[in-house]
Amino acid sequence: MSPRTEKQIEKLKQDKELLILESALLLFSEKGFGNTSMQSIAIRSKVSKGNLYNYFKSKEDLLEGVLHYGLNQIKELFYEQSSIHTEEEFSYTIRANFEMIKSNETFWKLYYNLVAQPKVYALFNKVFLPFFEQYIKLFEGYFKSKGDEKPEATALLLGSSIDGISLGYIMMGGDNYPLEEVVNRLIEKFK
Amino acid sequence: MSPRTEKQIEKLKQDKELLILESALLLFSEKGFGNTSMQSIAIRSKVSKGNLYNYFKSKEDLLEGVLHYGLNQIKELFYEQSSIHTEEEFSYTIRANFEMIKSNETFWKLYYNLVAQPKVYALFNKVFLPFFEQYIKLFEGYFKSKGDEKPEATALLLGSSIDGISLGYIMMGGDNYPLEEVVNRLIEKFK
Amino acid sequence: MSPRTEKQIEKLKQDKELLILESALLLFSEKGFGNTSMQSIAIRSKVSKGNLYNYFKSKEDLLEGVLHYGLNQIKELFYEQSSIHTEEEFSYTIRANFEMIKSNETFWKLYYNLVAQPKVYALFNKVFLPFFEQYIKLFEGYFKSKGDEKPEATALLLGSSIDGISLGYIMMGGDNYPLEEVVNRLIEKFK
Amino acid sequence: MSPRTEKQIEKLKQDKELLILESALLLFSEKGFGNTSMQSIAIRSKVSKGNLYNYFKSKEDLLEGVLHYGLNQIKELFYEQSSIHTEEEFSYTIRANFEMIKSNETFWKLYYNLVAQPKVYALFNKVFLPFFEQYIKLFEGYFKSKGDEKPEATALLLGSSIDGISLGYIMMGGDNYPLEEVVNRLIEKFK
DNA sequence: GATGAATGAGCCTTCATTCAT
DNA sequence: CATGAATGAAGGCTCATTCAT
Repeated sequence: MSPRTEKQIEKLKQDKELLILESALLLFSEKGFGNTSMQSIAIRSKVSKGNLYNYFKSKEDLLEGVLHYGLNQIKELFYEQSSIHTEEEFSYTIRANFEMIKSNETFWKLYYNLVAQPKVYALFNKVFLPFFEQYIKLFEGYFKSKGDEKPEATALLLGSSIDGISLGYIMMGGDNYPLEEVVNRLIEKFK
Repeated sequence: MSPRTEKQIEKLKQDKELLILESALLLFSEKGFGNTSMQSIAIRSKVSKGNLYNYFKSKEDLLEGVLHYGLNQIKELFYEQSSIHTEEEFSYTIRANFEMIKSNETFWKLYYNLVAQPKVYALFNKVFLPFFEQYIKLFEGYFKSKGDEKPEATALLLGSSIDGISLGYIMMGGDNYPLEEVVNRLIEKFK
Repeated sequence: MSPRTEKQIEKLKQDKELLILESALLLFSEKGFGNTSMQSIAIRSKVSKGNLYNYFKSKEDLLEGVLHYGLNQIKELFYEQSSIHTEEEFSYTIRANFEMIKSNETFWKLYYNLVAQPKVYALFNKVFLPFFEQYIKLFEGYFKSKGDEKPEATALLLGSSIDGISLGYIMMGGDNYPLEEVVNRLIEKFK
Repeated sequence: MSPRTEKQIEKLKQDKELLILESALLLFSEKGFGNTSMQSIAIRSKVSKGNLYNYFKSKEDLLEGVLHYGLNQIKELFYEQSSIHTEEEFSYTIRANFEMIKSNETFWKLYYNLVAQPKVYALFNKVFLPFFEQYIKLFEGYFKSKGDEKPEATALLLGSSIDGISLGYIMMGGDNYPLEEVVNRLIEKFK
């Protein structure tokens, strides 16, 4: 019954918040946002239904939290490159991108689950768009340096292709989609 | 007071079914399947809630109807080509594909809304997969004829790229996504 | 297209009415009154839903029709005896009663289905009670002639016992209830 | 503002569950299972519709609860006899049985309401059959000890007679059925 | 912070009955 | 008489959210 230090309490709080986020991410991506009840999230995170609302003020708020949480994980894993100069760097960046997707399938499943849901569209843009635009810029710079006449369009094409490949991989499951080969092909075409 | 011919009645029935399908397609794609109530579909199609069930025996059945309805529209618009031999034919096929997407944005919005929804995944595969696989085969043949060493992977890459471009276009809206230029780039890369 | 005589038409009408009654009896007794839809009755009798209401003005009206129909069948089969004088007659009457039940199991299943449903209680009394009371009187007379001090109570006991045996037989199914032996016992006790 | 003990809370919960059970028992027996809405049960128990489902997970589950509740009440009232040896004991057991029925008319009305309902037949058997079979065995032992040649059939006859008498008494209402006299007659015949 | 009973709106679906043809 | 599309009320059930403890 000894009093905990504030830091310890803060830590515990974060732990519980994290637990909720992980549970929500998993359940949202497995069953979809609409088919996941707050109840089931509460149970999985071993938090009472009421207490959930002390951490997130609504289901949508929790979703936003999950998206930020996922994005942060991705950022960490991401190969932080300010610019791409050589084919090797380009190739490396692309491969790193798919490695990241492979190690965050759950999150990306949720991503594609939500991407076309108008209800979360605004939220979505707020959280993801800036991140993506910066990513496209990175490639744009590379293509420009290679003398591409329309580096912007090429970069967008690349980005869209990556998106499409990821979607296919996530949807069909790792065993059914020959990710390796397709990515090789992608690199050859764009490098 | 003259009695309608059976054909006329049949026509009326089809009209109403069509009305329901159109309403459902629009609402599903605008608000998502889970967030669209049968009530709202009934109101929009000017049909009583109960009567809806004379046309479709459940909400899922209606969704299946909508998917088939959309797929049929697409098939009609589709450039029916049994094989692709020249760059011109290839280019034409790709462009025709995006023209089709542009004239069925509503449907494609629904498509991307559903593609990652676990609950409708099975239904989804049943309706779309066969169609898509055939499409990929078409390109595979073209790449093989061009001497591509891994035509299968290339075709899948192309398919995924098309998917990604469509997703981007549908999500960002026609004004924000430079579809024309991206498609030009795509053709140049793969032709 | 030759005109039918009125009698023929009347005949057809009766046939269709009969068909409806038979279907309703079967379905009501199999699935219960509340769980049988007018639709299913219409289908089984090959009559349109709308036309059903030309023969019976409501579902309850149809039920009443079914009860009368069943009761008439029973009356026909019943051993019409104005009085019982000997043990043989008594024994015969009892056995005839159970023979009748065995050949109308469907109807009796419906009977016990409804007997405690307050909603149809009034209807019930109207149709059945007079019939039963007369039946009890028959036995009362026999017991009185035998010198029973309380023939009324004995007759009611016998009636109730018959009721209970029938209920058991109908509910447990012919194979699980040793009707023969129980009836033998009943006759021995009361004759 | 003093916190309630867990036991108090548990008590309150039981009270509410009891309230629901009593309401359901009454309504089911008055209007039948199928004609009683969860709404009406909620109103009568002064519980919100939604909360009902915190106590019973479905309407059928509630019915099962009601049946067990009723059966337990009966068991308590029941004269617990492991065996019957004398006429006095026999007579006492029979009378006790009908006393029990008289003090639980509501429950027995429900019983006869359900006994022939195909939809709840399985549930029914699960809850009641074991109880009844044991009861019949009790009488079988008595008849055997008296030298009855077919004690099994006699016991079943007695059981069916009791069933029939109860049905008559419950259906016709206490004032219209001369229970006392009929039971006296029953005892005389079987003792 | 923590609990979970309680609320009430909303959802999908069924069905007796009506009515235009 | 015959048809079956149409209606609208009602039913069972779920669930995000609140609140007393």
